Amino acid sequence: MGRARGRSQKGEDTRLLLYQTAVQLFAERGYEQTTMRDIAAEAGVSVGLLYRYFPNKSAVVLALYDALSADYAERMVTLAPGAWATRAMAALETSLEVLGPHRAALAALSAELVSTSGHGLFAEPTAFSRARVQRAFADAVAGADDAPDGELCAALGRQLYVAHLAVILWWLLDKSPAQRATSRLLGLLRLAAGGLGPMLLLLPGARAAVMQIDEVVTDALL
Amino acid sequence: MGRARGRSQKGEDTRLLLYQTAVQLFAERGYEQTTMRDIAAEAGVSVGLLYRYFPNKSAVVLALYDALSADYAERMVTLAPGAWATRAMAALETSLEVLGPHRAALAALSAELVSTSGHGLFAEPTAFSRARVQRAFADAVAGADDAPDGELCAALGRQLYVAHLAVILWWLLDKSPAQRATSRLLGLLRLAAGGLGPMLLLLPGARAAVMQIDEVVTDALL
DNA sequence: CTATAAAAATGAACATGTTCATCTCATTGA
DNA sequence: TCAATGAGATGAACATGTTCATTTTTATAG
Repeated sequence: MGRARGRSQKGEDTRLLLYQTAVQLFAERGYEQTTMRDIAAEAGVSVGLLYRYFPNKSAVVLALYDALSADYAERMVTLAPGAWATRAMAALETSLEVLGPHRAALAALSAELVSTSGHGLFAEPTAFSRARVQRAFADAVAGADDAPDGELCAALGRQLYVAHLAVILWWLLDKSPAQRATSRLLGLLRLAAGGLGPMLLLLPGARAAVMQIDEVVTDALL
Repeated sequence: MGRARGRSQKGEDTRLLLYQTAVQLFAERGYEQTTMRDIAAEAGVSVGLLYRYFPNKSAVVLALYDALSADYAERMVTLAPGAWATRAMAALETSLEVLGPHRAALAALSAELVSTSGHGLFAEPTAFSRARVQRAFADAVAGADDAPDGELCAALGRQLYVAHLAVILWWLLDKSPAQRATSRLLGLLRLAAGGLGPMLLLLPGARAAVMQIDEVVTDALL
């Protein structure tokens, strides 16, 4: 009997069931109001099993982030050509579009962004999705009409990645109705990107400045 | 028998004992590794009593932040005269000097800065110390030789306050040895404050830009 | 001095994230 | 067919933040 599928798929089915149940509950009641026991019960499964597939509670929300970052990377391959500043802004806006529908479920992400202990967005298990998003930003700059040379490209990509994390944090903390403050912030940034962006790298000392900032960024976070 | 002190001081004594014990343990083992039971036991007291004086664990670290912010405000009254950008930088650096010796104990502050739920640095119980620090930044700008008019002053003060929170967050997350990345960051900022600062507000549209940003900041956070 | 009410203090119990010894069952090799 | 094996699954137990009914202490009124 059995085993119609490629290889023991039972486990993957269970993981998916647990994942979907969890995401649904997070969306309905929020992260903190959702108990690991709730998730297990709703899925008709024991708590222990939940921990077989997700090492801890934050891993569940990080799995959601991972799925969304894959979605994001997919969207980014069709990024319209243009100046690097414009493409970077588009990359930023796309990231919020992708995360947008799951803001309630992602509320815990701000804690993960900032977690100093083992797990968190800067820990090992999330290295893959982090690298994926980082690459998307690097490509946004590298694929621009006015792309600077490789070294500068890489540094700019890293800084844009960090800026994108900052914007996401801002968006998560934004208390204004429908996060309109974040929309306005993006409007201001779009203006700046259109106005200052094109000439920014032509300023004397711009390269030195970018490289200095890059050192600070990589030293502190990466 | 009795009551040698002004009024029932027993409670305050106990609170102080608990506070000092907690801060010491946080410094020794870090916030997460210190249990409420640890604190109570070390102080020779029951858990329940600890909760009589601190509504929750984060309140203890927020009490430390409150004490440090009082210290900070005290130091800020002797801020040297000069340009607003220079004074703002000094304010920023002073804040890190004050927090510096307690970085280990304050590790949990990053979570508080970002907490969306009831407690946290943006919640009611911390309103007082938050206002105190905000005022320090406002005064740093308002007391400058080249202080702009009141409206602009207030807006700049608020933005500097938010920037200061961002720098603290960065410093808490900084993984580089002895947080040298943060030192470098401050160096770059100092350079920028010295170079661009004085002429920044003279640029056309500078006022409009600051006021726009102010709207975003107050709408999102305050 | 005693009764009493308010403040201080206690410790058991609860909620929830997490771990672990144990059990069940499907697949596989003989 | 059947024993063996390992993945899948279980639920009790643990750790820690938090609450609360209760007891003890202290200060004061009578």
